[in-house]
Amino acid sequence: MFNKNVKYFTTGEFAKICKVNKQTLIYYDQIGLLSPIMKDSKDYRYYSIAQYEFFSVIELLKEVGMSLKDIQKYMAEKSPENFLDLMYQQKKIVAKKRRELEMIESIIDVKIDLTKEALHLDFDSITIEHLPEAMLYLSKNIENSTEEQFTKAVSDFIDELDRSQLDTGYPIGGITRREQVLAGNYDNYSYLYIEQPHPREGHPYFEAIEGDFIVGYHVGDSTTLGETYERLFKVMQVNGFELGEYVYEEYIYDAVIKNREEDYVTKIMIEIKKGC
Amino acid sequence: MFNKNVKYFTTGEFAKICKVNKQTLIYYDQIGLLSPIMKDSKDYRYYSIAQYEFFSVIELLKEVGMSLKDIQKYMAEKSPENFLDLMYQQKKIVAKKRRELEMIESIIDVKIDLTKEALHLDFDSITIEHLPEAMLYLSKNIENSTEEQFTKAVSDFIDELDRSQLDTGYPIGGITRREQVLAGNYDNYSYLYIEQPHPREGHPYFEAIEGDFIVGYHVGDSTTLGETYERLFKVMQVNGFELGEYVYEEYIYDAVIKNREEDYVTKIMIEIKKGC
DNA sequence: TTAATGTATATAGTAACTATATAGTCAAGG
DNA sequence: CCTTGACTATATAGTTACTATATACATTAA
Repeated sequence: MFNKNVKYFTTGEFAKICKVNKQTLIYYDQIGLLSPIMKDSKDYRYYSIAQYEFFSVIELLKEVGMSLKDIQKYMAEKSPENFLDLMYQQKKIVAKKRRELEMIESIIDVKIDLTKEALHLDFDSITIEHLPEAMLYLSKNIENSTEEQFTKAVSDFIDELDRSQLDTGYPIGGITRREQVLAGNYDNYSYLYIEQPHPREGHPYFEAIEGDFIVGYHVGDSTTLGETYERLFKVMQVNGFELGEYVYEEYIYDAVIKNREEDYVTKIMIEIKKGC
Repeated sequence: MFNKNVKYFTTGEFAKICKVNKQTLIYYDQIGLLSPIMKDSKDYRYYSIAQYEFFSVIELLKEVGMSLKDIQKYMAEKSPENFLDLMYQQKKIVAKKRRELEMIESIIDVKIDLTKEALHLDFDSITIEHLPEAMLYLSKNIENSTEEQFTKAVSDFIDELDRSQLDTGYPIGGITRREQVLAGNYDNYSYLYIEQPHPREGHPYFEAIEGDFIVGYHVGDSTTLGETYERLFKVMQVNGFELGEYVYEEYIYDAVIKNREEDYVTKIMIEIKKGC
């Protein structure tokens, strides 16, 4: 279109159409990405409306994440075939980005739900609850692991969350085995876990939990966790419950939400069975 | 979780977990965004696994497009309420970004279709076709407009495409009125247009076209357009057709796909009616 | 004719890394 | 005990894609 040949846009006008800073167009001219169709004797730049189509493709490729250099590389080797190839590539990349954004959207939804829930919690309460079935993605067993093994296991666990898109926005928790809890080793976890509301086929390590729990909250940093455990044990005794197989711990408020470690809140869920 | 207090990660280890450059963590420390939980006497940095949760929120906010400065601002005023507010804001932003990506995906699809189609075209052919109904979004009338008016109209047209998300990936075309064509003023367009495969309610300027057309292609820059028009007129004469109300012109190959102006291809669609 | 607005170039600054140079630290092998 | 290789640190410069600023010249409107 647009052989309204004489009708050119000055840099300012064209910048307005393109919705960019005038300097950006000058920059694009300098690097040779998009030069005006002509310059007059005073070096004033004049752009044709046909160049807008060009500009908008640059914008498109930029939004997909291509660098100006790469865009320039394509522009040097223009052909219908190359353009088609480029579009097929970009289609894949955009689809991936869109899926990533969808993931982020659902993570945000989870964070909103968790935070709203937390705001209504009474951290002094100790309750006995039947927790419904929940799917957990577990790390490798890390009980009694060395510092090195622990580091490796954590690293692998988080790698796998990334690789298989298992980061749901739920907090990463720790599972301690009955024996370690009884021995007061509250920090000798057997597994790390993250809740999977929609577990996917073909992934190992999923484990459903469901059962009766005594649920309490520990306010403060981890050095004083023991005190809260003692309180919980007392309630268990009074009610005639015995310690079940595992204890689950997860942060309700951590460094993301609170500045001071004293304000961190840990949720403790102790599996119980009726004493005989 | 993670009061495996003694188990710290070195900068390198933590960088691996976070999947970033070691220097990035040092940078974050320098700007005070994310500092290691401790430094030893040799200034070696040590990160706790709890800091990963913190890091992953930074990543999330970054991916949504927040600047490190803004993230830092939030981190200075942490609270459940502020976090909730932040998440509600980000939710909106992410949804908008996702919709933008969806737009880009459909634009790419259109570009792929158009390019594939173009590859199969014979640019020497002149055909008589019945074009099915198509919705066009039109610019203001620009016939006989001054340079200034033309500039303004184009600018407004493109603004509206942006604002109302009417950029479908189809080329911007020009419509010339019968009288101007007869007078040889092929570049005195009456309207600009862009095809809207899925026109939306509540937008003015939509106009459906449908009818019989003589379709040909002009290879070369716009200065020689006249020659192609002559060829088309000859075919019309031979077949006893008369010029209809409007002629539609759009680029098949332009600066986006071809380097040299001689290789540009313009599709010309001349509305016809049976001569009486 | 003067002021406001536009154009140009040149240069420096910005964000968020990233790379490089130099130096100190640490653990394993000979 | 010494060396080697892999790590750590800081400091500084480079990168990308702008963005802002300073200065000078041009055009237009009152």
